[in-house]
Amino acid sequence: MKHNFSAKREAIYQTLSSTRTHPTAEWVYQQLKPSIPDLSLGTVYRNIAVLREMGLAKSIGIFGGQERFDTDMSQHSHFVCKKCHKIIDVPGGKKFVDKNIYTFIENECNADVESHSIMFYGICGNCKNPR
Amino acid sequence: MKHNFSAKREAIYQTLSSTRTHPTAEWVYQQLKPSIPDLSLGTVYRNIAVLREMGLAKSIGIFGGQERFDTDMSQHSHFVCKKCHKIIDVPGGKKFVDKNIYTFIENECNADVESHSIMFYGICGNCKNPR
DNA sequence: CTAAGTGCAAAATATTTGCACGATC
DNA sequence: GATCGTGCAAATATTTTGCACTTAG
Repeated sequence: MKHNFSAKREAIYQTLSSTRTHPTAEWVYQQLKPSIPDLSLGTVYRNIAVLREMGLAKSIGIFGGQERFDTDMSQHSHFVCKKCHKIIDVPGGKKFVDKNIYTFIENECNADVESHSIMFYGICGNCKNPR
Repeated sequence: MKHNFSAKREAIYQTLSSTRTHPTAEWVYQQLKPSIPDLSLGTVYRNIAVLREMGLAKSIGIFGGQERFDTDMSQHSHFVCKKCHKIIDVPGGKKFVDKNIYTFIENECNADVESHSIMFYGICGNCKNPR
């Protein structure tokens, strides 16, 4: 798709959306550094912030001290491994939470509810059976 | 309840569980500092870590750069204000996610699923109507 | 005596930001 | 030439940790 982004923003978006591992800013930087030697980590952070403002990326949360991002903006949930912090997509999620609950919370808390996320926690296959 | 904790650990646990604001370590420290002048922030962090290991507290996540804790270990969800990062308890949550989904994810991902959390995001009443 | 708890300050870490420069339109 | 994008490095901010000392048992 066409974005009319700067070359670096385009590369950052492409790298971010090229994987389902929900990368960190550092990971994106490491991926691109070889092919874009004058890339700086600050630029990666700044562009991810821009992508989020544009609705092209979102933060999944901070795990193991590093923020994880996702460009898959469709409705889905995540499983996070407590040991290695691997994040796996979980299909669905929409069916789990009825939007009526938004109204319930809005009435209870006098707040505007805009979104929700469901996180599952546990131990991933690799960490269960280390080799 | 009786814990046989050190005086400081006891105070930290009491302070943490005295509120439903899901405090930060810094907040707990500020609360206790006047009455326990020789308390140090490191001790607060270390004791919250111990409480978590003991299953008496848990982390809700990092919002606005600071980790938020909760001693209410019962099944419930949270609403987080995107602006001020106020966190409000949302009753229920159990009914939203069928435990069968754990099995589904375990089969799909070859992982052990131990828990889940549901977060709601939006703007709280105060931030909606600033005065 | 031993182990647990702690103050203090330094360290570690991730992220943000100020500034100057270069590119784009 | 005004705005946007960027490298670089310094600054921020939170959390962790090493060390020495104290306390409880």
